[in-house]
Amino acid sequence: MSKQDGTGRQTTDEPSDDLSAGILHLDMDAFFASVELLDRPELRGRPVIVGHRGMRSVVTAATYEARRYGVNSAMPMAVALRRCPQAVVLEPHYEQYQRWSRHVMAILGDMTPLVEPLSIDEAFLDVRGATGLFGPPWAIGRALRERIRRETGLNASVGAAATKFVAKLASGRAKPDGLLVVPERDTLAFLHPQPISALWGVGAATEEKLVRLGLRTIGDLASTPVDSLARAIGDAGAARLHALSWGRDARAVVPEHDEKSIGHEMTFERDVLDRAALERELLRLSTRVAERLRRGGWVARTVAVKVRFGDFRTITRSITVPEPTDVAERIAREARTLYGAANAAGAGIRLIGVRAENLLPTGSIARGLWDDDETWRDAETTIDAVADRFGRGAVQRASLLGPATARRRSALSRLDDPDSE
DNA sequence: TCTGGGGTCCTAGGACCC
DNA sequence: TCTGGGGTCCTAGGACCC
Repeated sequence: MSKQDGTGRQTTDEPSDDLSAGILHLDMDAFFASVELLDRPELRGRPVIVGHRGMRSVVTAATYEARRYGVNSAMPMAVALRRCPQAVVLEPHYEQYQRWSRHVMAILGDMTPLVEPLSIDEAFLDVRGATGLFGPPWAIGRALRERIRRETGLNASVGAAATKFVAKLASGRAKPDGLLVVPERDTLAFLHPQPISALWGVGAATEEKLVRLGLRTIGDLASTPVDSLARAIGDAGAARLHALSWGRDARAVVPEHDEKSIGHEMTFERDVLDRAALERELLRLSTRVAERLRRGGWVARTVAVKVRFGDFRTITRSITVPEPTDVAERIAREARTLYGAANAAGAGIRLIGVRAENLLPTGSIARGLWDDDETWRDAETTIDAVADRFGRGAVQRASLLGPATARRRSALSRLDDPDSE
């Protein structure tokens, strides 16, 4: 393994020229806070927290100087300021973060088309096809770090390994402002001493269950039979964690992901009792959701509402509608109905949210089909009409996208076999 | 200490179908 | 006393990640 510090010096042994570590994970250091410091260089070296000043706000990002006082992301602002009263608190500027993020991602895209953004400030790269041009993974990681630093003034840390999971762990270990290569043959030696909480998908709840089984390190988990794990944390989680603990992670680097849902939510400064105010907020949130649906070319079949009461109890209610939609008023209407049923007693509300799920491409045949309330009154009429207009193949494709009601199925099966009548 | 906002994935039960 | 079984869809909740 080799680590390189911010000056480009090697801090341990020689850099590995091993080609086996072809998956890179690049993570910007304290990204939001670092972007803010670009405009406020006089604050460098001081504890800086990014976040709103509201009574119910949390820390969005913190510089390493602030982290030394025990300040972390997602921590309530009140707690953070108690731990570090001298911290400078800055309002977030998301447009700026987006802008710098696009710049960084473009730099990554110059190295290889196989870039998978994970969030605004991190990405995986598959550089196995780029080594002929740019050298071994460590050289690529160094070049990326240097170019990002030069063009943006921001620090990025890079991990390189044979798999996504190990690469991500390596970048975390390299922070801040470092590069760590884990050749494939060193994977288990790197992995097994680390705590189980380092595993992707192990949070507080899962960690407690695993500790109850007497497991503390990834090595402990690796030597535990999958069945025992499954009894504690479920089949899927057990299989995934066990595979990860042996360095097995077959997930490829995939540049494009379809969105699965689009939502917005709002926490009020004080609990809200006024029904009219809540309905206005539902309409505002629905409007933002609908705008993003249209911009992305989606229609949604499911509308979900999230409600958090004054005591923090949180519920969700959802409804799948026959006609997919990207219309704000339509989404808001479902949201109001769901909310009304969920809070009939009119309890005080801390947070309200609207989410669109079950997204379909707007351009699909489904759109014209399910937006038409008139014909949809009769499923068979609709299907016949679509078959007339677009042919039976179109109906088959549409049937994969739509709600699987008994009537539609029977109508479709009749269509499959015209002689059955 | 008192808990944001954007998401993804998994589980589990009931309805329904074959 | 005996209760089939597998697959899919829908809904609700929870864990997790950044």
